[in-house]
Amino acid sequence: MASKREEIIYKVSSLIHSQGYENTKLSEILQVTGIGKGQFYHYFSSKRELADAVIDYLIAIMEEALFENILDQPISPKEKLNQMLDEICDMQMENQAKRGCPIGNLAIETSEHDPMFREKISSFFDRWEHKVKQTIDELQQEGMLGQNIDTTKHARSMVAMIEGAILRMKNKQDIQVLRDITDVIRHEYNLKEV
Amino acid sequence: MASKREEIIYKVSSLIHSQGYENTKLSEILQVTGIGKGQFYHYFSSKRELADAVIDYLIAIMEEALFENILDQPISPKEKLNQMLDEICDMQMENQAKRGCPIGNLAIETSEHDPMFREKISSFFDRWEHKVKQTIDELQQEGMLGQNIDTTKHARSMVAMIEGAILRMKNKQDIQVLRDITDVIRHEYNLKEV
Amino acid sequence: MASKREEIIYKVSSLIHSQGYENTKLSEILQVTGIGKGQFYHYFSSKRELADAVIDYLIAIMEEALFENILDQPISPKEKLNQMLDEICDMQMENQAKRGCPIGNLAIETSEHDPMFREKISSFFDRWEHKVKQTIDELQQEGMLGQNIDTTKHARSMVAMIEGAILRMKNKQDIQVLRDITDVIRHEYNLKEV
Amino acid sequence: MASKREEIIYKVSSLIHSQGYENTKLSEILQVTGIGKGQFYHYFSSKRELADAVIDYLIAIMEEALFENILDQPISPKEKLNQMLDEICDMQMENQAKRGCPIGNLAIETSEHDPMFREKISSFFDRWEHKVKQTIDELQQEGMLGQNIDTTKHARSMVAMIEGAILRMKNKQDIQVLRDITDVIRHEYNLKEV
DNA sequence: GATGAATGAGCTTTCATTCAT
DNA sequence: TATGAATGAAAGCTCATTCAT
Repeated sequence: MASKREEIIYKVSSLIHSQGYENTKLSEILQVTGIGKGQFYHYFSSKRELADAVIDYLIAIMEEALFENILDQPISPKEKLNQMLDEICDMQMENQAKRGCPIGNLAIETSEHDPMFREKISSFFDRWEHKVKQTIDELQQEGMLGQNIDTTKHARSMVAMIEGAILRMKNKQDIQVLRDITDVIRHEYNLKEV
Repeated sequence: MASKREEIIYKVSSLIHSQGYENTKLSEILQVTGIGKGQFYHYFSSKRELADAVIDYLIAIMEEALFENILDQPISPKEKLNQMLDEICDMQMENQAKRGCPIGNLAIETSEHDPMFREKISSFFDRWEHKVKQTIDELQQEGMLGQNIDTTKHARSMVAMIEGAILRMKNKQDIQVLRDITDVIRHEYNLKEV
Repeated sequence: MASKREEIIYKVSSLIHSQGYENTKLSEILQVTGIGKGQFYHYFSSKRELADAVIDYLIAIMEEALFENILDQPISPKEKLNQMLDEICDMQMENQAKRGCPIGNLAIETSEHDPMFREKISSFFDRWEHKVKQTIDELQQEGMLGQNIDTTKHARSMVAMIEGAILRMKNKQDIQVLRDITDVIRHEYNLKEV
Repeated sequence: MASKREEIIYKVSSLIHSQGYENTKLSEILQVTGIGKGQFYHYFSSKRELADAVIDYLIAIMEEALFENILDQPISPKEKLNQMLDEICDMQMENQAKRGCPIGNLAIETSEHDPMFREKISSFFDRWEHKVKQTIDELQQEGMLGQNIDTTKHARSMVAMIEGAILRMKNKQDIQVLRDITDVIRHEYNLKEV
């Protein structure tokens, strides 16, 4: 069983995913966790410190789901990318296509005014792009992609396309947006052929 | 000469672009516009009503820059898309790659909890996607693109890729991200050939 | 009629005199002034800013009572010192010998940890000591005091004796303490002779 | 070796000397003593009870330094007063002239609103004044002082002068203030002659 | 004896909005 | 139109104390 602190982080991560950092008020945190003010400040020195822990947690969740479980697995690059796109669609279906990417949301809310958040998020995206690049490299080595493409740029593009798709899906509250765009990605990188 | 009301909208749109809606406080609005509380509530019944006007304004700006000036112009589809991508890069350079897309930002902040904002933004994206689709159709008609691609999905993908690129660029505070990804778009749609 | 701001300063100066700065809570300030929180922060940006205004006010009160009305008057040095001591006793009688010197109290509360308070108070004491020194000089010139005494040190001693007397009077809650000690001062400087 | 309780009192007395009673927070007490909340409430039923013990301790320290070691010693009255003044200067030098008299500080903070503190402090000053009076009496008997002075009032004045000097010294953060004023005392009571 | 989690009233401050002039 | 004083709920946070183990 998780510690109280972890329980708080877990419960609040959902709030912050849905409402953002600033718009998540301490009163809501207390309500959703069922603790009092004093107890909250026993575990965290400030709302900000909790948010720090939450962003770490959200990133860890994403890295587990996308890196450990998929991109780092000893499977074919085609499978990796297909599974990654499937996983992303599944994640978004879990919250009815309404919440968007927890990390992308925070990227937009905090990047301009909060260096710590910005850097944590940026290095997550760096790692994601790097793993995608490696996978595209593998694809290329297997001859399933043109030899003259810049895989670094393509990896960055694929991640951007996913984040943009999630943004638009959230805005339209329609999972089909994400499905359509991941479909385009699959075509682009020949992920659908037998 | 703009009316006082328009002047307020103009000045506050910059604040909201940078900070979001909730994080823009009335006190900042008064400070940046140089008006008093009484005057503010003379022109707007609430901060919310101002935000409504601001989102309309931000959408109008984008539609002028992208639709009227480019996508609706009687120029070749290749030129349209190239100019559109150039214009987007230029816009982002104006705020040192730090602020992101004013509409994308608000999409993320408000879509889950505010139907009016959500719908205004969604119909802007609908229009954008539609105009891009028409342009891609033209490209297809000119034989510059495969005949079997779903242009609706591709238009949606292109817009998503742009929004995702801007998100990542804002997060990295580096215009190069946007340049790299628009480059990939240009390759994808053969916009660079002579 | 004084402005609202001045009215607040006036009413709160009494609270701070009695309880000190930190121990005067905002809730008491609101209660004693009869205003709401919003209004308070309309007039002052913080409790600290109010305290700044209060210390200025308290010093001004003392300077008017002791400097303008007495030490700066064209009267004999003996009369000046006698009137000054009388005035100090009267002031303390007004609060039943219970509150002490508003400035001395704040000197003790704030000097070690708050440079701005410390300096404001220190320069008040500097001015007081200087005016007393000048008066003792006059006394000396009139031949009513030995010629070989260091009037600077004696002025400082007299002020210290007064502040120490008020401290002890407050602690004993007995005006007689102050009377006894001012009596000793009068003897010391031959202020009682006809 | 001191007991844990005494160790706590000792360590906290320094905090209270520097910050006062109210401004010394329980969290600081725990930090400076290195104990937990449970342990604290094992030794003391409240912060208030600790403060009670601290004031007793501070008074005991002063009485040992001034009474037992000096005023109660079988030495000449002149020596007694000189040593007393020296000791007071030494004490203040130990904290760089910044903290003031621990008992005078608490007298000002607590006398108006806290009878128990007030009385403890007042009876300490009573005893001090009494011992000084006895010493001045001895001085008078030795013919070193005029016969017609009121030694009770003079003892009270001397103590007040010392407390006022320490107040002003703390406010100016300059030990010289205390040196100057004790100098005047030495002159006044002929303590400097060979 | 000892730990630190839990409590909840109270703290200073912020905020959008209303009102009197 | 225009001003800024007034409102009061709500924000994030502090604090001495209690309680379960």
